[in-house]
Amino acid sequence: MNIRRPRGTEDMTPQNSTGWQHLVDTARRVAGRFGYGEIRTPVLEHRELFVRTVGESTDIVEKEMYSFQDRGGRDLTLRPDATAPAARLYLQENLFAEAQPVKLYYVNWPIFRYERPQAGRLRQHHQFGVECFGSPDPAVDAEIISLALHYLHELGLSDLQVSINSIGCPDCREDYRQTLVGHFRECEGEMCEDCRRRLRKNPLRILDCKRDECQKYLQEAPLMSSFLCDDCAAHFFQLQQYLQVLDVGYQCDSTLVRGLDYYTRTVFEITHPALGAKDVVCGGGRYDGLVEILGGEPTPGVGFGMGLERLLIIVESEDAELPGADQLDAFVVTIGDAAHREAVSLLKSLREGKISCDMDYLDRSVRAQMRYADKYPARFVLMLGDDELQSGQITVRNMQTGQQCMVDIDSVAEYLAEKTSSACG
RNA sequence: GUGGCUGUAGCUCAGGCGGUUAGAGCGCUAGGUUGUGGCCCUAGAGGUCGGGGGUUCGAGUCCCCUCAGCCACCCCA
Repeated sequence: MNIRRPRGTEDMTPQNSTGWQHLVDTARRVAGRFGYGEIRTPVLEHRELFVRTVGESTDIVEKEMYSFQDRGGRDLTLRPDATAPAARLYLQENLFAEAQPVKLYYVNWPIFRYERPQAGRLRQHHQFGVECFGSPDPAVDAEIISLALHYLHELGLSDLQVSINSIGCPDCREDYRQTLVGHFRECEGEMCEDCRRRLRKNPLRILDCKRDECQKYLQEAPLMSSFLCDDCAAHFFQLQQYLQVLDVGYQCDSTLVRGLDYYTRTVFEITHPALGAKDVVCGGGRYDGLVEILGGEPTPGVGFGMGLERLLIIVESEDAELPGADQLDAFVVTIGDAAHREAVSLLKSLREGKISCDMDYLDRSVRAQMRYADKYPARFVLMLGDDELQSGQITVRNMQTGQQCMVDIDSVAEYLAEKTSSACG
């Protein structure tokens, strides 16, 4: 085995695909219940899309993008973020001309970031997310957080922590940023290396530094909440009222800062203890300037992204119920060449009757075929040999009870259709 | 990008201080019943000991490099 999958990527096999399908199906159902419609965009986008929206100086753009030139000399990038492509779609597909607001969701979107893999962090991961364009109403922010929780609860999860914060609009955030830089500049020499770098690059990030040497300066640091302009403060206040109406338990975290440039006002995260250091399963917020950055009219927006691989870690840690492997309705065991030929046509009619079925293709003994059927697992085994070919009646064995009976070959599809539908309830 | 730990069969792992043809359990295949699964019994297949280089009479074992996995930092879902 020479060629292996690239670092930080995962394969999916039939053994774990049913769990994944459950996550995806549930996401579609819940998003639909909230009035969101599904979108899809290419995995490839122009590099410029992310440079302009996510931000030139962010880690994502600076060192985590899979970018290359195609044969026509275009600078393309494997999407490292889903919100920017969604905004691009909103503009390009003229969704601004439809009835507003426009509520969109996506599931199973591959996202690429060139990072060092660790627990819950991959170079290719997959996201479920929603985006609502066109309304500044804090009730939408609340709805989106509530949607995420509905989804997580529907998967049977608990032990989730919702954290929210407001990072203000560009105006009040800039005031705050300058004050913060002024505050930390005095003690810059005492702070850790990372924070000295953050001071130049993204001062708000200093607030969630965990190093002891920085803690005392953090205590004295001014808080964003006292810098919010009247409109932003009112928006944040109303968001919290709506969350209470929706029975969403949350905590305000003034150190919560999202790393992407397009965020305004509301930012939030949902975390779970099973995830280790990378404990965020869902992150999102408001991006009122995003569409305008891409050349559209000023358009408010809110959304979140949820990491499906991380979600699966949580689901497994909580032993939440996942559907088991799909059963096969019928396995046809054949004895002899004539039966083998007859089985091929029997499968055809069973499948036309919506019965899932299979047969032996390795010329195996009856015993080996039975073992194979058992492992599938198959609900029924149909025994087809010389006796059955002569009588026109096939032996039907219920693999759970071990009971057998004879059924006319011509009517076995209907017989199984009835048996298997009642078995599933 | 930085640091720590780990790579032996498909999977989980044994292999004293370097010493002959590298083992177990599970899984897989076949048989035990020439037409009947699960449990049990028997047998078999499957390994360039992650890869490359070095030390040595001799390397799965020691050294270096590299790749990969896990974990943490940075940062993010």
